[in-house]
Amino acid sequence: MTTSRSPADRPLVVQSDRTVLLEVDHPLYAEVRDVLARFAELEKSPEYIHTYRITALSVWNALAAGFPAGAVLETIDGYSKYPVPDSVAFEIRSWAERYGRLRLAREDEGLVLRADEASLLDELLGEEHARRCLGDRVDATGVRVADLDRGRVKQALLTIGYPVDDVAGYVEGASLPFERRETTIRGEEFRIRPYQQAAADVFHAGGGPAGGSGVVVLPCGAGKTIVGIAAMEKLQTHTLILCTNITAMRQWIREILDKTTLTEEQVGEYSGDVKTIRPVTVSNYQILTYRRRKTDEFAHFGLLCDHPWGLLIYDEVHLLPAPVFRVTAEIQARRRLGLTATLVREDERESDVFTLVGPKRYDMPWKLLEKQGWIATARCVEVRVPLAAPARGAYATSNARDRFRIASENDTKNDVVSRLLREHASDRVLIIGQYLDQLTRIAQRFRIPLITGRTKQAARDELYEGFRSGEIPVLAVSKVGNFSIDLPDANVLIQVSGTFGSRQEEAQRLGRVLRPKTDGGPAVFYTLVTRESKDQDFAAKRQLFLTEQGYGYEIRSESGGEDADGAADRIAAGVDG
DNA sequence: TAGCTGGGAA
DNA sequence: CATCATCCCAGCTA
Repeated sequence: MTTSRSPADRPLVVQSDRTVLLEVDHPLYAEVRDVLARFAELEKSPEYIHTYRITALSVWNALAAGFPAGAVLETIDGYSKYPVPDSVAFEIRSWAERYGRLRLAREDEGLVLRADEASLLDELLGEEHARRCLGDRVDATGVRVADLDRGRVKQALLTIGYPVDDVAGYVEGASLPFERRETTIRGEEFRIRPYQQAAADVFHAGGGPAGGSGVVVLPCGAGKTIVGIAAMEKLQTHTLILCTNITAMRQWIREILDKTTLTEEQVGEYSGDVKTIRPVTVSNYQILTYRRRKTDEFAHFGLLCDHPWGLLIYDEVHLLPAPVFRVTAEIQARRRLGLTATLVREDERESDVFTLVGPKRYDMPWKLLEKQGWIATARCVEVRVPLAAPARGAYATSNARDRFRIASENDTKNDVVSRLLREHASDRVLIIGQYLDQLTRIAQRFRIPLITGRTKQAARDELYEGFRSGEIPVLAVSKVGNFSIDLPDANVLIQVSGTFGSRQEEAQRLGRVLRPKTDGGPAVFYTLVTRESKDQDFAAKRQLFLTEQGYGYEIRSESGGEDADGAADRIAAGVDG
């Protein structure tokens, strides 16, 4: 945690506003980056100095994942050039102390929220927002909580700065005995990876009675499904798994049947197509939030409530929609496991994941998995291009909203695509983008197949198969590429545009090339950006999560001019030399 | 009964 | 800061 370097030689500056500056060129950079990621969030990443922010939530998540406040303080102190401002150390300590001052436990009559001091409870009851969901006071330090308010209480108290240690336990679901297979149905040896087992263990135990709820954060391609299966195996109980789409649902079902002794009669799908409820049921978020009219009740709410589930698994928990939070607030007595690659949301609901699904129990730096060979080595390259001349006039006279689109769809990017395709003629290349017009232009110009949301599943399967076999070396995909987990693996990905500043989308897309390569070669992720434009501003924001994980973006500048055999392309695309 | 299309939601 | 995904369901056709 500490370093023998003299203070002036250290890489951090801790500022009194709780931001932390890290020197990128410093020899200790990688070491410090990996430890900072445990309790701070990367906010800005210009070339030489990265800015992290320590927040209450980031500290509480660190505590829940077994990284104590003392370690936070030692870390920033040990790597800091200057003494850590007293106010910062004080604030971190006081956040950490608050974690655990409130406990929610089951006492003989029901749920009781207990404060470590009567005065704290007085203070809470003075807050209108909190008092509304609290019941009668039982004594100086305890107040009753209705079972149905268990989630709301935790939300309300978190918003006034007090995370609740929920040790009220869970209802035991109906029992479901099964085992993991040593050899899968497909005949492959199935060995759970050490980090997958560790994640399931820590979710299950969770530092004592608090175990049984929380979030596991692992990169795309690291096998989160297996973590879910391992958690199920530990609990041996009826389980409901919620996914974002049908492909993911089918994948869960396949994996469960393949890797456990559970049979088809025990595993059901609950979707628009089929509605079978079985001891293990795989469903999706949208069916839960469906109602006939806006004023109606949720039509499928009963799926959650009327069955003795002992475990709920939230796949892609960062995408959990608001109504599912509301439902989740009411089922706090069931064990809950959230799975995600990026525990970041661009809205303000990170605290809802923390209170309602649970704190982060386990994560693993992407670079560490890379080092251990579980995911492929990847280079990230940001290619900056000037705006195509014909678009400059429109850009100059447009408002901020239109500028983003003009810069995103910049035709100069297509010339870069042309060069990259030639450079990677022997590779498996995916081109991914946000705008259908732009993708259509690219697909036509280079005569490559394009998959969008309107492409039927049968046609997708056919194209995926062609890509998998190598018959189709280059494939263009729209936002479908963000979600479809059946999209075959590539080793080169070219991103031509993206959602305005979505960190999680960038991470998801890099995930497309992270499956380890048979030749052990590195993958490349290109992101094409219009220089000095809205596009570039948003690109910087998009990259924060991956930068936090240690992916450095090489910056490459291209003029957009074409060489000889690109001339025809240029004419076709109407780009001025 | 299956398969397609379009509206609505978030 | 707006597009394009997703899914569900109803209604139509054959």
